[in-house]
Amino acid sequence: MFSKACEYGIKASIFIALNSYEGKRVSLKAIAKEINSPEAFTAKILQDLVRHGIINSVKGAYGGFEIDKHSISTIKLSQIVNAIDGDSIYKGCGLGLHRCDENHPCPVHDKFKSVRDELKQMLEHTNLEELALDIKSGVAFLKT
Amino acid sequence: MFSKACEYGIKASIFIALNSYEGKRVSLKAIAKEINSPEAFTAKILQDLVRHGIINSVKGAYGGFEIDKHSISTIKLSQIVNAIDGDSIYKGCGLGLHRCDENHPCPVHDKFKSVRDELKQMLEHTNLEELALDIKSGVAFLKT
DNA sequence: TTCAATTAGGATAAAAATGTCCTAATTGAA
DNA sequence: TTCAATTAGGACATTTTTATCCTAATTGAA
Repeated sequence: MFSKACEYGIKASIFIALNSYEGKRVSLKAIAKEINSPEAFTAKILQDLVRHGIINSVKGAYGGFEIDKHSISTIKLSQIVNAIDGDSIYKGCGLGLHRCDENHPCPVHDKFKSVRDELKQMLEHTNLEELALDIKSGVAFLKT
Repeated sequence: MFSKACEYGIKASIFIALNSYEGKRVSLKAIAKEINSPEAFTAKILQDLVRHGIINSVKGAYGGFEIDKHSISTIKLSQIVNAIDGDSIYKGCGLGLHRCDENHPCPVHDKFKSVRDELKQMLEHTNLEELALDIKSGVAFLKT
């Protein structure tokens, strides 16, 4: 469904949010370890998220990644997915047609519409806060 | 959502079904042209579908691909997707966790469940016949 | 029987995604 | 001031996906 990069990006964001609530900055190393991802590759993805203004980075000793405590509940999954994978998951045709709309639909256009719309709604209504809280309370996990 | 190979596979199957209804066999060349796909790559995908028993092939002059007229309505999109992309779209964790279930869920497990279930239902309940009929009646298209 | 049309399939190439390595730049603390 | 810790980012390597090329095998018709 999502690219590996996007999966890592989502998990990393959740972990950063979790720590930012406690005023803790986290290093790339700690993130990669926690979400079980390759460090250097994860670094690229984090850079991307920083550029998109979704997370913040602080260079140098005692540096790391963080998210403004007050914006954690306003960051939606859709923003992360968009930053990394783009919007093709919403907008793209299920069969890859260049043009695919109500007036010129691919054979599965209507059938896909509801699936894609539900996915879109879900991503646009799920924020980092709720995901982080599930990790904190131990009802959800970031690895294994 | 799906791989390019899968998109081609679905479109090719629809076109073959459409012709099989009229007792016509279609060549690789005609298929690739109709669905706007690279010929040699499409050939590999068709071979795959033949091996999975979803379509039939006839070698030699006047050969081509066809689908038994009576099975067109029984072939589900899920069979084609499974043959080409496997079942990860159903079974895989949205965040790529090795283990992800009710007792050890990833942070988006529940939220994804409904999306994935709807997709699964859709694929398992959509058959080639209805898709082919939409092309025949001109309400849906295989390219552009 | 010969031949052109056609699928099968191995080998290879190109492109995209994923992953690694190395150096530069920055920063806070000792 | 120096140094270790850290992010930034360019270059490269590997793997996977997508695409191409070539030859073999099959088949029906002339």
